[in-house]
Amino acid sequence: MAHPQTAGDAYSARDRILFTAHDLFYRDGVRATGIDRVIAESGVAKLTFYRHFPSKNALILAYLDYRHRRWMLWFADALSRHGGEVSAIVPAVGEWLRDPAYRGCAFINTVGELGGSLPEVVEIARAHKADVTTAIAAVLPPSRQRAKLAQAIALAVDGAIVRAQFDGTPDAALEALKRIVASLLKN
Amino acid sequence: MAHPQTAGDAYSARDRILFTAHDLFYRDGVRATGIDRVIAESGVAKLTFYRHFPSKNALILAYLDYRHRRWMLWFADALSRHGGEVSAIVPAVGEWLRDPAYRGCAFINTVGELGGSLPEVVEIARAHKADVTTAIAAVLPPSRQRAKLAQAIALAVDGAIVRAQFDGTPDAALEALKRIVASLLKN
DNA sequence: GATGATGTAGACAGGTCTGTCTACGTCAGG
DNA sequence: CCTGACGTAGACAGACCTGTCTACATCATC
Repeated sequence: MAHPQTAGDAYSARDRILFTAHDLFYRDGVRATGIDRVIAESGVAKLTFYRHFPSKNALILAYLDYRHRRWMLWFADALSRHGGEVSAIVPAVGEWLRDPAYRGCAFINTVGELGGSLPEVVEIARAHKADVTTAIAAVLPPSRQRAKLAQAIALAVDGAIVRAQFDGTPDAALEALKRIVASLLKN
Repeated sequence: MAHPQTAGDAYSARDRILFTAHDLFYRDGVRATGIDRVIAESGVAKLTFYRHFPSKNALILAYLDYRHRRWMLWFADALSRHGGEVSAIVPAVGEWLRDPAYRGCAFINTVGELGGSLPEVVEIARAHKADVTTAIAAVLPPSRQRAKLAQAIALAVDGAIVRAQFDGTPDAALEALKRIVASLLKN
């Protein structure tokens, strides 16, 4: 869950803006983070920013798009590292929830912040959750119930995401998630 | 899920402020809603507002406290109206998710908005979720696993809350929730 | 060597936000 | 009748936010 090769140190202005925006938006929220802050921390001029992104809303959408691509890559990798089967789901999620920078799901948080005023956000979030569900389905054993089962597990994962964001530690969330997944697989 | 007796029309200034803040904060988010808006819509003077609430943050905390009390009352009522047993959980939650004013969980949304900058919010949200879990446990059949089971169900309810907020309709969320609850009870 | 794309630095306008302040009204209880 | 609690109306300060603008630098390509 880190930006690509921080050592490379030769990023385009657009990428630096996007990486900085990602970190700030995710950590502090999109509304609490001002454009000026993003500009200052990415070491870019204001005009350069507005040449790449016509408005803050455009940056927010680019942030979510980037977040989605990065998170999906990480998730696929984590699943395969943990065996690529059903049993990989809880450990993979656990890895994320234990990340010190963990602050919940970027899409849940952003929808909560401006779902009402920026409808594209809801659309992107829905697409993200659909892709997560598909990724979960891919590690389930084939059966007629696979799609429904993946939906139920994905929903439980969202529950764990929220609970871990509230509690200081992800332990209770992971235990409950594990219980749900195990129970679903037995039926 | 409505304010107490709207017909009574003789509320204190403090209550009018609180009811208005509740509706605006829940619908539009706490950060997107300005104090001036709350003041204008509750038909109160600015000085009056600041006499009752020393700051916007204080109003936010009062909002969450009020929301918590009202929601718990509603939930207990809904559970008992649906039979007061395990089978009441999904229909009760469904009632809420179908409410036209439904915009997700006030606590999840507010933590997402300012969990970082206002730690009391996280504390209140955690206490709320703990109370919800207790209310769920109260309709479960007694067993050694009751507390753990209630935790798992509460986590799944949070998942359903989030999913219903994303999708236009709560149907998929309720179906998945139902599946999880049924599965947990069989083991 | 001219040109255009891309970059930096930073002033500025116009809006919105929170919180304070002045000035005035109403009314119940002693 | 008077005093203090509580209310209204609205100006104001100071901060912060987005987005535009001027003026200048760098550099690859034709």
